[in-house]
Amino acid sequence: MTKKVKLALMENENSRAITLKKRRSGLVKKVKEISTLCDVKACLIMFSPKEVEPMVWPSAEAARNLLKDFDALPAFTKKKNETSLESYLKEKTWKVHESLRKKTQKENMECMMDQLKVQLSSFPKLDDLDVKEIYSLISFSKDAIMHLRKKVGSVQHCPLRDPPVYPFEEQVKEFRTTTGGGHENERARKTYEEVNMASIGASKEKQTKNMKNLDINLQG
Amino acid sequence: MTKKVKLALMENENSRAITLKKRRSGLVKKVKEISTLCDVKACLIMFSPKEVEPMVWPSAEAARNLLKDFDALPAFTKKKNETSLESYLKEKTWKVHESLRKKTQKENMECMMDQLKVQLSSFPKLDDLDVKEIYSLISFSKDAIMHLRKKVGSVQHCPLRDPPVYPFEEQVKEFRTTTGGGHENERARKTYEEVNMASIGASKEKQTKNMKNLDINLQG
DNA sequence: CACACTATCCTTAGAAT
DNA sequence: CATTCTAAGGATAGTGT
Repeated sequence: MTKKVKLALMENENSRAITLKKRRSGLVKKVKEISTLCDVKACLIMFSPKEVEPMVWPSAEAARNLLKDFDALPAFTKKKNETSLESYLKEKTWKVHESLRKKTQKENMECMMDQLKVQLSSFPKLDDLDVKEIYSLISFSKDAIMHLRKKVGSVQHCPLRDPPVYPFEEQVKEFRTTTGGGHENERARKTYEEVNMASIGASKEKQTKNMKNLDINLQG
Repeated sequence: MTKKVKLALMENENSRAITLKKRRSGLVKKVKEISTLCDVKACLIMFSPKEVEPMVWPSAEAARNLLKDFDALPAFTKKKNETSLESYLKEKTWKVHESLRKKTQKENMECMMDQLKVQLSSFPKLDDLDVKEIYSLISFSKDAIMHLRKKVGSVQHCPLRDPPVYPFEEQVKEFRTTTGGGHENERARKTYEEVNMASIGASKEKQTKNMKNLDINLQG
């Protein structure tokens, strides 16, 4: 087979586009991996001048935050860690539409929820969804529900046990300690009478690696 | 040799640090490659909370510029003041479908999962999230798990009862009937063996309206 | 156009230095 | 720590469907 690609711009635009797609997915995968494996926050921004598909992983918001953190560092630290390739992107001019629109967290959330629903609407296409993603989703649900508990202000809840541990879980915990101050408590008093959520329990045992049984019980 | 690394936080901090270094260099290498091969502008930001080892490739300024470009793109979805939830969702559904032309379902799903995780990272901001959205999410999880059951091919599961009915639920059902087809595939086995999920069960009774107890149990 | 396949090349965990 | 080594696993260019 013909392998061994030269490290230069691929002349054939067709194969170039294909390579871009393939490698980009591989890159994102690797960024995910290093994030979970090594407990780091990372983001990847990638633009194609052909305007095929610009992307920011995991989100523009995350990228902004990371950049902000970086800017907050002492000058010498930045200098030490910046690459000498400062001019890498400078020479190429980049036309930009100045229609920056700040997205609020809520808007983002709602948008994603909507997309989730759309995904659900075309359910058969979920075949390729990784099991781990489901776990992440469940974990997210759990956290969201815990948050809601505080809003409802109820106190008779069973303790929420951790769902099966997956890389994302750890990362989220990390994020939360750094990002989330303690705003939850102040709003805890708010009552929510629309729903009577009384008990939400989740348990995790030793099977964090070989989760043999994942039992989700919705019962009343 | 000992290979096969779990996709989880590496417990051993020493090897974790080593892995971080190795993989990060490999990552940067790949970003360089894709940049030259495919003529794309890319940047990689990576922070390690523990060590003072922030990294921005190729430079913070490049990252800022790329981010600005991304923000200039048409926004995800605009929130509109809709009187009817139905039309609200339909509108968004249309827009989402428009934006999904190029992406596969899986890619999109993974992207949303990533963003969900990011949202979760700034947890306090979830205050405004509607309770119904949470229920939608739980419902989605349930459906996803049911779907996974089929992939796993197990038959010893308890029947899945419907989660608490909420407006959105009905709507989703509608979506599903209109869109849904139903084809399982062969990739199931691969995924199954990857994570060893043996049993997923859930049950529901008659309390679809007054959900006094919503019990989510993740046990092994 | 999105996938499936696969021979080949690349990355990397672990250990030794 | 930084290097080197090496087997094993992973990524992917080219191709076919």
